[in-house]
Amino acid sequence: MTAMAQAPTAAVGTHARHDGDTRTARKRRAILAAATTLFLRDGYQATSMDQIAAAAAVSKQTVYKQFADKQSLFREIVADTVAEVADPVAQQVASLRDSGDLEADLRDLAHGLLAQVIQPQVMQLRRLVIAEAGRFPDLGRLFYERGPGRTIAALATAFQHLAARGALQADDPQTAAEHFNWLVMSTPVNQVMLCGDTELPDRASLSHYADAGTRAFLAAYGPD
Amino acid sequence: MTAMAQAPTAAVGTHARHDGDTRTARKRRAILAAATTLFLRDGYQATSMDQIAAAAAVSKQTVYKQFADKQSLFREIVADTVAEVADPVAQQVASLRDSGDLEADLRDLAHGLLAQVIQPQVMQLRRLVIAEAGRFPDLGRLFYERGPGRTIAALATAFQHLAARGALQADDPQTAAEHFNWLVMSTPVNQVMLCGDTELPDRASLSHYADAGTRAFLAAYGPD
Amino acid sequence: MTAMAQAPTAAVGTHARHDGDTRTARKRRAILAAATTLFLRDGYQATSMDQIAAAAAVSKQTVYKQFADKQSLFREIVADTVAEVADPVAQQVASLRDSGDLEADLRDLAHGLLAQVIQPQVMQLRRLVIAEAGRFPDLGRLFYERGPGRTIAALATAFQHLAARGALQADDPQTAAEHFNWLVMSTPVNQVMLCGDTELPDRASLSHYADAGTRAFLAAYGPD
Amino acid sequence: MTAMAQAPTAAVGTHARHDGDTRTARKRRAILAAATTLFLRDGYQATSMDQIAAAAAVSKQTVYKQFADKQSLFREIVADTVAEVADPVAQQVASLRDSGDLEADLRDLAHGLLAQVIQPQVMQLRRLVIAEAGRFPDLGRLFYERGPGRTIAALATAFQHLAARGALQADDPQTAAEHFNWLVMSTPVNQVMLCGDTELPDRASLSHYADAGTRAFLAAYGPD
DNA sequence: CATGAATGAGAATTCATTCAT
DNA sequence: TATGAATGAATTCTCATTCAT
Repeated sequence: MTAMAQAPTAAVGTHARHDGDTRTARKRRAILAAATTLFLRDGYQATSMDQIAAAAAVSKQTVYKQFADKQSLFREIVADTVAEVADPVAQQVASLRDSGDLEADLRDLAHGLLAQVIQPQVMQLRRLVIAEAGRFPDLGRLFYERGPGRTIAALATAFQHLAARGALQADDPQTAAEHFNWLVMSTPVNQVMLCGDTELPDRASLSHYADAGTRAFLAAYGPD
Repeated sequence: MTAMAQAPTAAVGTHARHDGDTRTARKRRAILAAATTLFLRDGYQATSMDQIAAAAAVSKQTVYKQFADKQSLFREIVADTVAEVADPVAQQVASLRDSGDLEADLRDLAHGLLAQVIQPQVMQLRRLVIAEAGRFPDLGRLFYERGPGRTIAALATAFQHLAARGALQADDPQTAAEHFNWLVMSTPVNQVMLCGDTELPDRASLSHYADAGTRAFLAAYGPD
Repeated sequence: MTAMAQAPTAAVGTHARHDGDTRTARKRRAILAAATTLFLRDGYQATSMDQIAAAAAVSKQTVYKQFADKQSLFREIVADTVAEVADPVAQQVASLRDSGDLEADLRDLAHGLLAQVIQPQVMQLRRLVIAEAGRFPDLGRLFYERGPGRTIAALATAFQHLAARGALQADDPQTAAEHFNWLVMSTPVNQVMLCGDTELPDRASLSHYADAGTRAFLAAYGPD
Repeated sequence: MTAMAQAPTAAVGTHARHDGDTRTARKRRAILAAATTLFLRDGYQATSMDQIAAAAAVSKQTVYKQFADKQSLFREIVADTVAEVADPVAQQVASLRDSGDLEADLRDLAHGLLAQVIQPQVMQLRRLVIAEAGRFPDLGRLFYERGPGRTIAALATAFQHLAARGALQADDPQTAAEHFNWLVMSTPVNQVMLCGDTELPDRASLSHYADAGTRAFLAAYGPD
């Protein structure tokens, strides 16, 4: 799933471990994949270890050999998925370049961020983490730090540079970053969170939210 | 518990109902109160009918006499609680008056709204609804419509009037309302949702979010 | 089981709780009886809650309503059984009277004690407690204190009186009591403990052990 | 673990067995050692074949190659351990020599016997055998015969010789032997059996039990 | 021959719901 | 009408034993 580099194991003599892809490792990945799907779809409590084993085409024993218990499996899955979905978002922000047309740049960034965050996978993860924040408080924090927290921090850095250059008026880049982020995201994200995946906002709506958010942001924080 | 004293209700000829406050109605309210507390605290799945009956000091059969099943009880509770917490918020917006100092008025409104929304009860309800949005999609929609939806609609109406008077520049009052709402709320609400009730934002933070949100809103939507 | 006095509940009005013998209490006793039999026969681990519920003709729920978990049930059973079997033994020692023929008195006491201790119920309890001394150290101590410990303490008191009267030579009554107790009991008890209930010593053997133990005790601790 | 280095056994033409100490035999011993530790510590039921295999650093299949099933392994271990701990005890008795000071000789013997029997290993074995006497009656008998039974038989023989020489008054050497054995052992052994390994009697107590037991024995069975 | 996976069952415990008293 | 018991299944987790690689 995560583009895992196949390290060319030097001078493999015999019929040994095929490139580190043991049967065991394959089964482990199957379990993780199945559990990820189920946990994201049905939640922690509504997903049983039996279901996971069945979906992974693996015996329950194998699941318990690989993961001490349901909580461990859940933690690993959430941590993995957070990393998987948060990294591209952070990269998106990092890729912000000053092309001369700040509005166009920010609008593109808004579109890109929103498109990534609104993905069903990300929304489901967000829902899952919120639902289990009571039982797994650390996972909530993890999600926040690696997700919105990181995005906002990266935005703040970018805005600080832009402000230094006079392209933005942002005395408080952290607040400006929060405002940009939520101006663009809040409406569609809250709709999905509360109204379920049945009514995903269409492409046009998303475009509108990104545009309107960018426009309001620049009206508030733009130069002069 | 076993031998529950039948309080001799003073001077009543027959054993009839007083002011519609039958024993039945009282028990029903006790059940609703107990279940509300438990559902909000522990979630839907982690709350058992046994716990509810015990907390309401009522037999399980009585619970099932009043509510067809766990889902019905849950629905009623969420609907009731949504109404209970959403009404004051809507009233807060409706109470927006033009005192001449628009910034002060909006800042007060922002403070008031945020104070109400950030209440633990409201946050727990929000978490609960998000967690169960898969199993009870209608409840999510209900929460959205009666909660943020209504707030934003009321804000839109108010902003339209202000715009008509030239106090605001809001061609699209709906979008302006969304932006005001989320500029003020998003950061603290998301923090609480994800980081749990352990790290509730303090009064100063809330004040800051309300102020900064209002300021950014006026910078974007204020007159000329 | 334990001769429970039926307190004549004063002035029972209606068709109420029949002498405190509720259905609930009856079921509880059925569970305790069934569990006692099974635990004593098969041990703690080899007895399942399902078996207990079935043997008590009761649902598993009822078992768990009455006893928090398997350990609680086990503890209660062991404590009850210890009391039930230890009390008569202690009384036996307390009933030692000086009839003028000390040897006959001690021999009678030895017979009586051995007869009680060698009962299958007592032996099974002893085996059970030894087997689970690792998991339930407090139960081992309980058995010792209420069982052999109490017997020996009572013997020590009796021997002290006899020594004061010159009927015995016992500078150290505690040690004398231990010696009397184990001279009589050790051989048959250890045989049963180790060789199982299949080969219970017959009446003649028991008589021999009691006689020989008494004789040796008097040879060591008798007057002149 | 996975890639276990095959130690190049120095200068061996073929890959044959050295001195009957095959890899197989070594593994077998590792299994026995690990299982002995675990069975003695945790009991039969609480010890799993997985644990045994892991502790022996061997695959489960290897365990099942060497031992038909869990019961066979248990039997072999108990039999081995009985032999191991019983032999020195029997030798101790056999080493009883008449030095002229019978009391000193018997006291030394009592000390030695008690010291061996009270060893944690022996006590744990005894507990294990008692706990499983229901499931493995033959092991109980084995323990009795090779343990206390043999000790007592050896004592009886010795006492018979002493009696023939007038050093003891023992018409019934078997009974005298039982009495000596249990006068010395019973109190500490029962304490350990019931009160667990937490409260092992200290050296002084053991010394006291050996001395007092010997004294009482000689008072009963000594000459004239 | 040895490793990991599979099997198939059984443990303790809990649950929502329904009878019977 | 309200109480405790019953039902019947589900959940997490473990076990002894056996294939397949």
